[in-house]
Amino acid sequence: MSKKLVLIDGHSILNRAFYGVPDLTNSKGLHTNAVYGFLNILFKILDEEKPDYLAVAFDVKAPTFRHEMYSEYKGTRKPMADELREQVPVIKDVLRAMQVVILEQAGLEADDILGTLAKRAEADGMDVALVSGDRDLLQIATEHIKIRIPKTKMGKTEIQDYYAKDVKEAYQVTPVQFIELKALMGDTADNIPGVPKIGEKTATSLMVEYGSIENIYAHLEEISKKSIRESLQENRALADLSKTLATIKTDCDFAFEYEEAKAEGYFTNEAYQLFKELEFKNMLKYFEHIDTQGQNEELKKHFRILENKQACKEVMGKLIKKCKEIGLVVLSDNKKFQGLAICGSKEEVYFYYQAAIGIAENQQLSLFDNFEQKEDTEIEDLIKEISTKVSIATVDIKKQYPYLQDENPKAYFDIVLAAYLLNPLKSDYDTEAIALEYLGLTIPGHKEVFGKRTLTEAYKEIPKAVAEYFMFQAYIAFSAKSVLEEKLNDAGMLSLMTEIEMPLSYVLYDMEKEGVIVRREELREYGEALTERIVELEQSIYEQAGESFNINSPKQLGEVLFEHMNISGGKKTKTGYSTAADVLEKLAPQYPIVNDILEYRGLTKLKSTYAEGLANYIEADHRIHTNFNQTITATGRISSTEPNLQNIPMRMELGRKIRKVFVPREGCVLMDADYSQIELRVLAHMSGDEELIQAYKMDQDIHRITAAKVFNTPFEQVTDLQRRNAKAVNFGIVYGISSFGLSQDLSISRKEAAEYIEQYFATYPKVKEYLDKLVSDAKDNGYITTMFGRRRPIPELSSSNFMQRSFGERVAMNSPIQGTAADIIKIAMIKVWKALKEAGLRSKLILQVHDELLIETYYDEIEQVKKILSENMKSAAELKVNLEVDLQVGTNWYEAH
DNA sequence: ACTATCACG
DNA sequence: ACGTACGTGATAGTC
Repeated sequence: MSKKLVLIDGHSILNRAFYGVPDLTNSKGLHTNAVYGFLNILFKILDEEKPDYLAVAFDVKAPTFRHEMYSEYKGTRKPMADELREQVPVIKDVLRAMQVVILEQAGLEADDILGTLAKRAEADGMDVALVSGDRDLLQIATEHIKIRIPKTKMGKTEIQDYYAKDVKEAYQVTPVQFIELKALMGDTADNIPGVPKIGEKTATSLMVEYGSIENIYAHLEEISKKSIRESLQENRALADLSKTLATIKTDCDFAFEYEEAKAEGYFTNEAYQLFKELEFKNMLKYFEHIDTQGQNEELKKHFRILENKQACKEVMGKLIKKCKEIGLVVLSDNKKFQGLAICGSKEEVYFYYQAAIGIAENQQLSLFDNFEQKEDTEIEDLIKEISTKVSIATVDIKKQYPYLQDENPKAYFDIVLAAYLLNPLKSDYDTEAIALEYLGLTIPGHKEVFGKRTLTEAYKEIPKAVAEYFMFQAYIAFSAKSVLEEKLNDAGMLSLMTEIEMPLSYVLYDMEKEGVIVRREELREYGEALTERIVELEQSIYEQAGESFNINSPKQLGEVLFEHMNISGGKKTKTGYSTAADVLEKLAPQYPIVNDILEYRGLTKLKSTYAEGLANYIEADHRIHTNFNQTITATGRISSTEPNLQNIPMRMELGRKIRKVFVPREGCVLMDADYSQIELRVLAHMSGDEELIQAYKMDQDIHRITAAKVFNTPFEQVTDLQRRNAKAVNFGIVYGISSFGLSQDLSISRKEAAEYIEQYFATYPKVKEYLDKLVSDAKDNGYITTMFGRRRPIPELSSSNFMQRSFGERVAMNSPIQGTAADIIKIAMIKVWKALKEAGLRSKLILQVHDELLIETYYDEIEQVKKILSENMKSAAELKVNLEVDLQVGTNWYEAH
């Protein structure tokens, strides 16, 4: 079989990757998307081609200055974006580290190098795959030279392949004719002038007809279209020049040794280090065979599986005595203790699995005996003991609390929470990622060890890899703690960690455990009432449309409305027509069907997401135990999942009624406490704007006051419309105002919106100053901070893309406000929780909805709880304005809020 | 797995 | 000129 050479057009592939892969940065702020995309394409090609030789060609000068000797034809190619430019040396470093030959030579273009080597290899009897994002290379294609053009879109890379015959098929001309085709039509990006008046269509038909430029000129008189004929006649010189420019050289004097370009040995230690720096996590799998393994083997020398309970007891006894701090991870299945991994020092890492032994023993017992079996809690008791005497570093502490001795904020440290504070933009904080980022270690990941299986599956005999997985967890928790603490301290976030996030984690755990009662039967009735009306609407909609279709499908709905029924509404999205509520609402007055659709949408949403969705989460205790997530949001808020209890309907009456099924336990009421406009108050404080502070001191409707000031109207005479507009501006300010956004919200012109904003800033001048400073500080630092030191990086601010940068600016204005409000309510939650406990009350905090707390309150504790909530929430932060809290009680959530 | 839509603050 | 409000999560449909 003939040998195979793969050649890659470096700049062009890097360029393709840059525009095809969404912006990526590593934690140092280096843009990495183009390098990442390049490597993805490279690996895909290597996998498909399995070449014998590989080389990558680069232009020595940036391609912008191509053909500079013909400088009268000014380049129209845009200058390279900074984010791309900075990645050029990086990809070269990566390739060098991977021992891939880089071809570049002053005075030679990459195209010419590629063309020359491709032809040379073909002459040497090889097959060639030439990878480029640029169609220019198609002229090189032959039977043995394949041009491969990758397209990166939506994260997927598809590659189009062109042999000579494929070029003919796609463009109706041979590769050699392709040169002349391009010469005729020109290419502004490559500074090829072409013949005026001739575009792609004309050029193709001429080439198909006559076969070459020479022959076209030989038959000039046959060309019927006068303008074309004359243009050709007048521009012969231009045509010839264009041909010269369009021709890729295939006979350059360029030294190349195949043996130096052997396609092997990419995954070196240097490459590994570079990949780590670039944070290409999912590409590290290629390096498993190298030193990482050695490193882990070294660590594993100190790993020990404890074979029986006695051994476990001895080890734990020893560690309790000698250790100040340990790494600990408890394994549980369905809240049942299974085992543990514990790390007392870098030389003492242990694993014990009780469930396996339990199962082995149980097999000897009859089912009946099994019922009678008393629980063995010896090890669990020891864990509790150790947790009171030794500082504990762990992973995902909320899952560990059932086994730890109560809350103990000073002594517990969750590396996940620490990693979240250090960079809240990550999508997950698994131990592998933390080990890599903060310790430079590549440990086995969950996916590799467990595959698709869950770790809750009980094992008869624990696989060694699983035991090691957990020992790594404990080891990393132990070793990462000090590194993370130092980084938190450097960033001024250590007290945020110890005083807010760690204590809060226990409050959240307790709230989850408590849950909230949801009446299944009432929920079902609610759903049934909806169904009746839904069926009616369905019929009505089909009738008016004259056909039945799936109303829930935006695609089908768009077709029915805007094509079949010819309603003029225009397109919006790339996938078709927009049928979003704000689009439909504009059509509703004219078309009754649209009204029905809107109502149908609302009702089916309530039915599927709430009536049916919530019912699936009601547990045997009649309660829903939501999951409060502490490491999701970019701003520091918490989020709620499975189910989300932070988006239960409120704004519309029908939806709001769902809140009636959320009820307190026997002997209790629900007490609801919500901060009044906490974000605007935070803004007043942080901006220090005297007018806004003064407005809050008046203790009256803030939107009305703002309207009076902004529209220069006496307070009593403010119209509803003025108030509504002022309210929208207030919101807009918090979101990082833009005239466009405000105009959308209020359905007014952009100009009017801009005037409102201007007047608002004239009224509250320090607010404007403050917002400007937020943006400029964020641009200097690369991140914003909240009042309590919480950070959010904003990489978008350094983007050269207008849209992304504008987004970054709005984020810089919004995040300090939203984040500070989030900090405040977190502090309030901790204070309230402690106060309830210290007062010996049975009433329990059960939900948080960003600016609202819900407490299941015993009748005889109502007054005390009111006082605790009010005092602790108001005093959670000292601001230049008061923090006001609205308190209500009810026999269900609907009444309480 | 991704998109469109819509629920909340 | 560019095309947007900030922060989330669940569902259904589509590929």
